[in-house]
Amino acid sequence: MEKFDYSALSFKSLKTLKLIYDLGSLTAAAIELGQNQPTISYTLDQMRAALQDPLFVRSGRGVAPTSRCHQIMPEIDKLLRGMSELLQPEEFEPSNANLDVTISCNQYELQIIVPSLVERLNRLAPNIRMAFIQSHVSGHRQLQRGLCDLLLSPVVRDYEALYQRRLFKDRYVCLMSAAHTLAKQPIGLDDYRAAKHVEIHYEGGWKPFYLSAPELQGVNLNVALSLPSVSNLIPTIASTDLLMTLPERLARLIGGSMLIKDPPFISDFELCLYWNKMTHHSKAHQWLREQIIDICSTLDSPRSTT
Amino acid sequence: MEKFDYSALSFKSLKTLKLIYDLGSLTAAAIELGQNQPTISYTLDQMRAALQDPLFVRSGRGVAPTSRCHQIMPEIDKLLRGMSELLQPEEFEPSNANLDVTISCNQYELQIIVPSLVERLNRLAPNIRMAFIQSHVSGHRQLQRGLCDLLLSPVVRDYEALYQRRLFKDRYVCLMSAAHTLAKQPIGLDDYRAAKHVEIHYEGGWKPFYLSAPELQGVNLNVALSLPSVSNLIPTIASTDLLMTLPERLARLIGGSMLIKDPPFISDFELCLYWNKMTHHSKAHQWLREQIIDICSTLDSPRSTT
DNA sequence: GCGCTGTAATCAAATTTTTCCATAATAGAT
DNA sequence: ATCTATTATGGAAAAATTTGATTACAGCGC
Repeated sequence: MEKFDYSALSFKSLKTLKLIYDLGSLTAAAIELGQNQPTISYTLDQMRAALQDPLFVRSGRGVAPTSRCHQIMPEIDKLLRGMSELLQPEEFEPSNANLDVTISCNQYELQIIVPSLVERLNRLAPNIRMAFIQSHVSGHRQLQRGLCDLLLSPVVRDYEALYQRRLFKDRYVCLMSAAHTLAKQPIGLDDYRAAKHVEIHYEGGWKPFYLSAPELQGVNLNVALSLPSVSNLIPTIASTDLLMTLPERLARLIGGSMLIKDPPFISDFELCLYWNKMTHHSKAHQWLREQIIDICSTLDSPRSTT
Repeated sequence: MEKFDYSALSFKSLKTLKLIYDLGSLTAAAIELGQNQPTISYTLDQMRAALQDPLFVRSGRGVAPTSRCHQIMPEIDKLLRGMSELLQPEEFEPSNANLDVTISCNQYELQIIVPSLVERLNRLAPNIRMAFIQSHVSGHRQLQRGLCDLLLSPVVRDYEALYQRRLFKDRYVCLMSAAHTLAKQPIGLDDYRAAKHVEIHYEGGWKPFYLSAPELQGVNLNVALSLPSVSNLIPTIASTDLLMTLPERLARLIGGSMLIKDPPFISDFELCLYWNKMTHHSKAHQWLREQIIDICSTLDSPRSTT
């Protein structure tokens, strides 16, 4: 006797079996299911072959379950309930959603967005585990390849197969010591070119947007200091005449008592949230994306500078 | 959007889904299942409709599961395992078999068989719950109607739709006080007819077999005492000249110091175990029937009498 | 960037499974 | 024993699955 392959059985078979069990009659089950009686017999035959047991025997006006049938009925119930739950539209309750999320971003987003996000998720959805990876220059590739679920990036572009949502605007400003030569005057283009600059060199060779400003084309900035991260920027340049050009929100966040001044060019940019089709339909991820959008919409707008 | 009816889904669909998940490729899944690729696409389409989610999205050479897909895969695993177990041939382990059994019989079987059976089941299969009901004269009817699972009866007959197995033979003997007038001699037919008899009157009007002996045809026994049960028989007749005709095994069991003598006729009978098709295929019931058969085969054969 | 390659999606036809209708067999019930 | 209600069976119709051929798509190498 070869092993029976249960693949062929459908949930309808189980449902039918249970109905026969409950009603004690094939005919009644047929009526209930809006089918006719031979159909029920046919299904029952399949189950009999599958389970190697008559399952029901004629008895009085109808059928009575066999011992085996009694035995398996609770299991069948479980399977039916399991399937029913499986097809429930994904119901998402932040407070007990269990989820792993990987978010790719760089220093800027880690500083500006991530703290609020972590705080909020920790409060509203404590069972969501977050992992942050660095985007470097290939965030969209990471996302396309499923290495992360979300990308926070200042690059606004229509990547193929990615969804996006703009979060907020920012622009570059100049950060310098209050004692800086240029502290008391608007910074002209010549001043800017002549100044001693600090740069952050990102892995992968990414260059900040402001370098693409028309006013800086063909100009080699005088880079007096190159750092791998903004983390120790302020103490490093606080008492120097070095000048750092960086996003305004970041400048305000870490700048302390340093001076923030308009640069001699316009370099607005937008921060964008990207995701892919893998998480697009997920209720949990939809909620998560909304949280990020909400956080960003309520970030303080930076005040204008001198 | 109307509620999806999961009935149509078969376990094959789930199996296919899991295979795509494990292999990350529809084509590979198709090969593994010995089908061709559009078939897998077709099945996936069904699941997509059912679950309202793409489940897999194209990614690199193959497909990657969506968030929802990750989420439901453990459930699908559970369902597949559940179904697989359901189709396992009923494996029966006495020590942890959980079962309800109803056995129909009368006083004789309750005295002769049931104590050993209860002891044995309590020892080997402590989770089998037994209920004993009285057969009266309609034991086979009870069995046919599913009111009991087993019938122990001395009536050997081919009832329709019932299975049977003979257990052991017995015969009727005469039980009397050692001081009885007939104590010192073989009992002749005239002695027997002249004696003062005790009878047990069973509910339903059942008459013991020995009354059908050819030697007693047309004879009205002199019934001096009629009791509803054998339970208080011995103390009642111990010091009288009453004579009780009853099955030998019962006589030996309850007779104490009373005298057992051959009656002036032959009245052998056999005890039989009956069951119906509802329990015929059940491994548990098969085992249970074997236990009863075994117990009966090892009952002491009654020694012959004077 | 542009074709190449491997993979999934789509379509119509072939096949298989399921359902239906009519009818026979069966087991209780009158 | 006959009657009635119910399940089983068989052949035809309907529906579904599977197939083979083809198209569309996404990475990858050049």
